[in-house]
Amino acid sequence: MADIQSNNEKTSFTLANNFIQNIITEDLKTNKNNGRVHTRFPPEPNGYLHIGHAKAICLDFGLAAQNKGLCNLRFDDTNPSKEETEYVDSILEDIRWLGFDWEDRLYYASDYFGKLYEYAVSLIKTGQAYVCDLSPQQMRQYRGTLTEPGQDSPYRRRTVAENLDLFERMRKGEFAEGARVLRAKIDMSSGNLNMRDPVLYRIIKTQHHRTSDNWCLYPMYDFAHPLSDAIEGITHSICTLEYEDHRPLYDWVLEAVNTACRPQQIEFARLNLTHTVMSKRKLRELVEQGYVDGWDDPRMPTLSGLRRRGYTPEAIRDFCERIGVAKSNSTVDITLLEHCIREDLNIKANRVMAVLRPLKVIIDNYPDGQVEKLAAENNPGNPDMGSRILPFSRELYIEEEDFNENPPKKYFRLTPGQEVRLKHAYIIKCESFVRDEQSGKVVEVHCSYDPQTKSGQETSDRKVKGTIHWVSAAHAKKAEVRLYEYLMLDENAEEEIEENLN
RNA sequence: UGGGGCGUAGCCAAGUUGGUAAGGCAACGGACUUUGACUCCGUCAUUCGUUGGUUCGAGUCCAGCCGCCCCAGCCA
Repeated sequence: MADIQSNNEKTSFTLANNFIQNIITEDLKTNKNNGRVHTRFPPEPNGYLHIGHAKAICLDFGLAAQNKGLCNLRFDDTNPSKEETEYVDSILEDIRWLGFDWEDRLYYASDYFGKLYEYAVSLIKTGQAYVCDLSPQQMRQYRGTLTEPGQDSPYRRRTVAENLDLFERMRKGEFAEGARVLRAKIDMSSGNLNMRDPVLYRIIKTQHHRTSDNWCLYPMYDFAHPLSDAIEGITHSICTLEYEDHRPLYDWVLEAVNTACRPQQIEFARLNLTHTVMSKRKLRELVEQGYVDGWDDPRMPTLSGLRRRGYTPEAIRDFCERIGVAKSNSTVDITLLEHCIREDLNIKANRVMAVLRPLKVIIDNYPDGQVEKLAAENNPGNPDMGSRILPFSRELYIEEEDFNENPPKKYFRLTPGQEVRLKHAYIIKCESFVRDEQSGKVVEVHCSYDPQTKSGQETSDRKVKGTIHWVSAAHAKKAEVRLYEYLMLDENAEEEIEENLN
């Protein structure tokens, strides 16, 4: 249903019915927001995007697209001590690769620092925010606990004039990092800790990757996010479950500043996958401590890692469509992801033959020195993908495990005295084999072939019990083959990542 | 009696106003097969955390209980 235009390429993406779409459908019906649907994907540039972000991206962009709306890309860059341009570059690349297009709507929360500062000033003027001198430790004590209410800060009753003066001087850099903060004046006894006079602004004297040293005062997520949404005219602000407790604060900020636009925050459950880890913290740990090659190590669940491993954007989008969207914490079986890539590659990948653990096969009745050119279809399921020519000769390599001198029941491959089909070639029969005297290992298998059974010939339709792949010994090219396993051995790898690495 | 959420099959997940449990993955049968793949067919919840209640009728409404997740960063 939804077609997302992306770099002249059509990216089809359809979200199954889910509770967020239901909300949007209802909003459209009641003409809320004048029928407008505008979402945003707000990554913090402090790490690489992973498959969990892909779920969010597909949701944010997909929901917008299938409701004829728009989706912005906005970097949530309010903490210069954690963010870097390397990350914004990789994020841009990964979203594009996934197939989504933000067109001309690329924004940064740092674009709004000026406006945000003015909003903060207006909050001070209306007595809804104050400068607090409590140290972080003191503030923790005043905050109370989960079951006990907090206490008002002694600075809570400062006058508007004093607050205005102090806040201005905070901006000018007159105070040390951590010396003072700007707090919202809400309710120190709220059961929701986020409402116990949350910090709105703090002093950080670090170069920002975009605003350099223009600021030493940075807004907190809880202040910057709702206002950035409002500034951009976002209608549906979709985020993950852990922000549920922040929603009252999100709404409070918009109300306190009295913005014209009132986006609605909607939370969904983030993606968890078996046999891997998904938290940025843990992924960063693996990268920084050298357990993996980098963010794009093929074992990583990052988009760059999946891409290196051979995943296609189509497969990842398909996966995101299939997993659904809900509010219950869940862990998706990684076999679903694997199913998606197999299904996609099955229809578009060319087949070639390669032997991983070679075992020599000599066809004794095949003329020495003769080389035949055999035609092989590139994809048996799709004739349009054409065919290639394979060289066939007297000496071949087959897979070690495709020969067994003492075959178990139901072994369909090469065994002494039995026949097997060489894929795209002839039917051969094992006449004898040679073993290494030292190791006792079979090192050479001697066969005879039936010239009447050349693949594609009319006389080739004899049934044999199995078909195996092969390469011509003289023509085979050496290749590096990479086999990947899961990142983690255990299905659930929450803790003790190191011991659990595959 | 801190606040906020969630509980439908091994894993995800539909289930608008109560009307008699979609779909996918996995698994298991079987057919087909020039790769034991792919494809195709079939099986897989008398039951929706639990106990009561309302009702002709409850996964859907009400009440109680149980279990799990999130929150005490000047992170996002």
